[in-house]
Amino acid sequence: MPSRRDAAANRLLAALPRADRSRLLTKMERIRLSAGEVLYKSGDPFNFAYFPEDALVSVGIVVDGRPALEITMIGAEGMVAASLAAGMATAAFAKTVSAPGFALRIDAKQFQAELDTLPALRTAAMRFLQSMWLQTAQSAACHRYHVVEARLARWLLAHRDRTGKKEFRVTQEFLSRLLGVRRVGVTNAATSLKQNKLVCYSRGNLEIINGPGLEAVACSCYLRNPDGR
Amino acid sequence: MPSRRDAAANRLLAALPRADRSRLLTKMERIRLSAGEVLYKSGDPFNFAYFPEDALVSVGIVVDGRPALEITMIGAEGMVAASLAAGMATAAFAKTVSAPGFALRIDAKQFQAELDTLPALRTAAMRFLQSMWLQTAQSAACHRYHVVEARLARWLLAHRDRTGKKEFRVTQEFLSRLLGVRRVGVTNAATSLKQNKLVCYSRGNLEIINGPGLEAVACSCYLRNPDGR
DNA sequence: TGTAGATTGGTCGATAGCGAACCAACTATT
DNA sequence: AATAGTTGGTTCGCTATCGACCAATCTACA
Repeated sequence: MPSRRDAAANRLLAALPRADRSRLLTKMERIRLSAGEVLYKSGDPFNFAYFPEDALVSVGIVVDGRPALEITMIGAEGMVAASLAAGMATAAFAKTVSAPGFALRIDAKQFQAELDTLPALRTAAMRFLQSMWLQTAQSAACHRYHVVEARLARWLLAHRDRTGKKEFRVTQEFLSRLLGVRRVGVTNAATSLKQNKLVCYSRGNLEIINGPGLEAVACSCYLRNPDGR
Repeated sequence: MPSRRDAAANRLLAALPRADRSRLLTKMERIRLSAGEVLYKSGDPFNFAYFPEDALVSVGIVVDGRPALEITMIGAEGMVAASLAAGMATAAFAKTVSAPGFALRIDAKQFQAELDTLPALRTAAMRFLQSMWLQTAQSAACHRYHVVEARLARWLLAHRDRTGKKEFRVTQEFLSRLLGVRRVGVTNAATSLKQNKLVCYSRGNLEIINGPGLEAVACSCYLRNPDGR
């Protein structure tokens, strides 16, 4: 059972009326999400809704059998399986853990029942759904217009903002899949960032050493991205 | 006042319980939307919700001052300003009429009031919001992976499916903005389609003369696109 | 009828990214 | 200490698209 102190680690839950939150928490359990863990593949039925605390989940779309292209992230500001509020029974996208950490989860059926009883929860879920749409649209434009280096910088900053850590583990291979480019493309972009002393990078250990500098390299999408900051 | 016969031209409205639909129709007016008309710019407050009958609306995102990049379309299967159901007061995206025709519209404040009274309407709006998210994600992947010719073919087919007409007016300039490429890029793609006898194209008048052939050229996104067919 | 504007068509070099390799360096395990 | 697997770096030629031009053609209206 989650302790009272941690009840607000997830900001979507924290914004609910206290009574609603308490009620929900009694039906939730805290679990650890490990990096790379797949919560849902496209088409999977929703069995749980997840509310990340310090974990970060990547939402990706699979096209033409390619690896999942990231369209948005879900951190402590949101929830996984918000589409339940729009009547979806199955996951449309792949949900993969990109930063390990804790999350609260609740059975999907119970969550649906609560949606009917708690208007504030329904509103919050719908707002977050809308927010993911906005971010996905931004991603669409980003994929269309911006070069790999700028997109990589944006991703690193977004990841930092949502996890609160400027140091994390990611391989170039992993990044290349999220960004939808070759691994070599990430290598080149990362090398450039490294040479400009914006990041420190070695064998999966990455550290942002010049945040403002990285922001200057990142595309405008970073600043427009509404959540996680 | 819309006649009874036309009450079901918009499929989102048609799927509502008869009583709800009748109630809504008394508060709506039918208007003609002309090609190129801008219903909303990004940031505009929602003053009306629109339910296209045979008109088609393009939803686009503006980034870096470029022309709006299309992220999804709204035809008779949906509505403009569905985000009102998620508590948004202003338009996040640009909404431009891409095929002229009729639509029903209702004052935004009245619509919001009805959302509270009619659960079926709220559900329908939320489902459609979800649907636009899916389509936007598909667009993101499409913009990332697919070449101009395939994307153009996809757009033409989607336009045909939603308007029910295989002949329409669009300039290359207009298409280039929606697709986020140079006009010359559209010229080349269109010339290729023309040479392969898939379309007939001359100074803004376009006709699809080989639908199946066009589908073969279009990217997989066409078949995955859930609405409008 | 003529002219201005809209629309389409084509050229140029430059660049970002692709796909397929291959090798080097590091890490973990036994 | 040997070895296998992971990760990062480099190279090759090739293609799609870019950006900035200018030219040709059609159309609508003065």
